[in-house]
Amino acid sequence: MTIKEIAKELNLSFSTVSKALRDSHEISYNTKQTVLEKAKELNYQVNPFASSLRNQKTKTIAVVIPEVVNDFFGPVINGIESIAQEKGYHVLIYLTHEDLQKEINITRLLQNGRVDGVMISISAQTDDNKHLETLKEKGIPMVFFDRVVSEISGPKVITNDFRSSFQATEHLINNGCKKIAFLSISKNLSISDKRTQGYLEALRKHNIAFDSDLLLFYDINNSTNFESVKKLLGKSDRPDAIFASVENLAILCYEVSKVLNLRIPEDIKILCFSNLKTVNLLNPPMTTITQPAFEIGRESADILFKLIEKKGEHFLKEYTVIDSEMIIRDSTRAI
Amino acid sequence: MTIKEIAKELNLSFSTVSKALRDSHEISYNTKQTVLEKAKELNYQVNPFASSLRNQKTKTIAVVIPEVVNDFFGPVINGIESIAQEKGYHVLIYLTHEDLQKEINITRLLQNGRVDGVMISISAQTDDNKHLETLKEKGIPMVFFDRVVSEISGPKVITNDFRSSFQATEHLINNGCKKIAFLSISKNLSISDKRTQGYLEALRKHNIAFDSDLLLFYDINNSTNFESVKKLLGKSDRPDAIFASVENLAILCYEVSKVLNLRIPEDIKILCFSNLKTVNLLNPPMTTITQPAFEIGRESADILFKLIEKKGEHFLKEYTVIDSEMIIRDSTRAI
DNA sequence: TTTATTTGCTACAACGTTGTAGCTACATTT
DNA sequence: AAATGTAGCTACAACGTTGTAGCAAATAAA
Repeated sequence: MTIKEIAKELNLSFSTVSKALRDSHEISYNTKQTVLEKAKELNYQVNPFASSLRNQKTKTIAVVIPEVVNDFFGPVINGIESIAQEKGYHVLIYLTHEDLQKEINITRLLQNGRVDGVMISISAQTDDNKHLETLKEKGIPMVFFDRVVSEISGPKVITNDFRSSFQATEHLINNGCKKIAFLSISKNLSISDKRTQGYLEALRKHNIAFDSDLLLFYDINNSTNFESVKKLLGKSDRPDAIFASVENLAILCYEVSKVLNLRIPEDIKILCFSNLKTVNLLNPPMTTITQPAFEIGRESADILFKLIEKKGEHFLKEYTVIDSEMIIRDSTRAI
Repeated sequence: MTIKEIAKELNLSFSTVSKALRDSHEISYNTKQTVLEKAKELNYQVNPFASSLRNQKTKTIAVVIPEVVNDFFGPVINGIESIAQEKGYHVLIYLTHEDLQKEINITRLLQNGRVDGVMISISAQTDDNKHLETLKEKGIPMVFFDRVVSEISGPKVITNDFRSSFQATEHLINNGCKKIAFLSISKNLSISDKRTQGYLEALRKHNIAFDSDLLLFYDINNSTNFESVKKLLGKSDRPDAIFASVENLAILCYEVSKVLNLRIPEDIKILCFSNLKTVNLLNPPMTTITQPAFEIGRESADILFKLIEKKGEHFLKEYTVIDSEMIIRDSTRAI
């Protein structure tokens, strides 16, 4: 079903039909009506490729994230999709699986005008930004969210990682913890860095020496993680608290505690950045820092569309910060 | 960066360049080499819209699902994306939010050749298949998964809902339950129907009369759900077991039990279709029927690509069944 | 040597849409 | 009555790619 067929049926030129469909002032009211009716009758839909080819707009955005099996990125996509659907945009999704090479391949795919804009939360492995800079240089509107790259200019939507981390660590200290292990996402990520800084700052404020043995990094391989957590908690001088930066690691801690017969919070306290729905039903309920995932998604999408539509571009600030919230539950109760 | 620019730089016609890039036999080895080098040097990428417009292939598939914040659809997307990435396809994602009207709008968008194929798991509200039939009639390859429409022919990937449901109900009966409530997803869905049938069949086999007061339906509004579950469990003649078809409802049951001070499994047993990662850490750990979400995603994608590439189309069977697995945990322990 | 075939390239049309330029008929101004 | 303006349409080129047809030169067959 093309414009040409409508034109043929109505004995009009296809220019006229095209103009009528986009409500041009050059076309009379009557003609517009007949064209619109015919279009409806024949269930005409614009061919997206012809249209995109012609006017260099795709009405499509790309979302590049590490994972989707995750209580953070799920709601983020939800937020993005809800705005995109409102605005009549399509959403392409790409998963990096925390793999830098995949991320590079994906950014390559996005360079040739396939999308009007890109939203990205980088992989934990990403320690080189060349591919992101290349993409940005192509002039494609980009918004970074959560796992951002501070070296690249442009709007970024994040949560207050430093503050939350500081607050959480202090909460543990106030509840009597002296040996707080920190389970980090990655050595490369900026959020990881900020969270670590918050942790360190709280230790410093309370005159607790930093012990590098208490700093662990997330591995892609989950059984490796299990083993390192098991080793950490099995030591005779094991930590009295775990502050995890990754949901998965906190869950592992619960599992390991069960295996090792450690009581939470008596033997070990656990606190985590997490958006898990069932956090209240865990045994015991876990104290969490909950990130505003849905809002981060909506806000990022909103900013991206402003960039795409070149509206108020100059008003866009570098950082949009949406606060996370610490919710204290039983897993960090003072004994 | 277009073919024309490469052609200009090399003093070749753009037909030659185009052919060289797709390794045509009409072009000499030497010319191919120079073109390929130049293309790499200039970082040439095919314009997807021109290409799609020309040869009616988009290298894109659409995934239409009700939700993404969900431990089932997350892994499904993962499975789909992993195959798509392998095959060089792009994945568009559309969420219906269990809303029929949104589903209709989305299927309309997909009618004009935007994608080479569609994978869909219909919304709980969908009680009319016209829009799906229209889409199918356009000749777009489609694969239904999990929440399928049996009335429409074509490949469907499902799990053995009837069998699992029967098995689960029987497990509850064997552990002493006589008043088993069934929390269903929807009145329309085929999986919902099959699960209900499995439940009823088990009751029949064990000579337990069906009580329609023990049949509840999922509402889009979560507080409505909370109230109905609360009402159900608050009754003096409350059920002695809950068999939930939806993860969210089972979680609600845990929460309500907490509020009403009901002990699980002593006062009430709970069993659910669920892919929750933390199911082991709940208090108590919940007996679940775990669906092979990732595999359903991979298998559906695999079938879709076969359809798209018209390979072995005649071998495709109507139903592909991947078994779910019941894992017995403490929430249904016999007292 | 003449004719047929192959090699390696170019020209061109088409995919469907859309903006610009052009053209006719009629209305308005001087 | 001539000049100017405008409403409403059509023609056409272009977006970038790709398949088909065409064409010259080189090679093989007659």
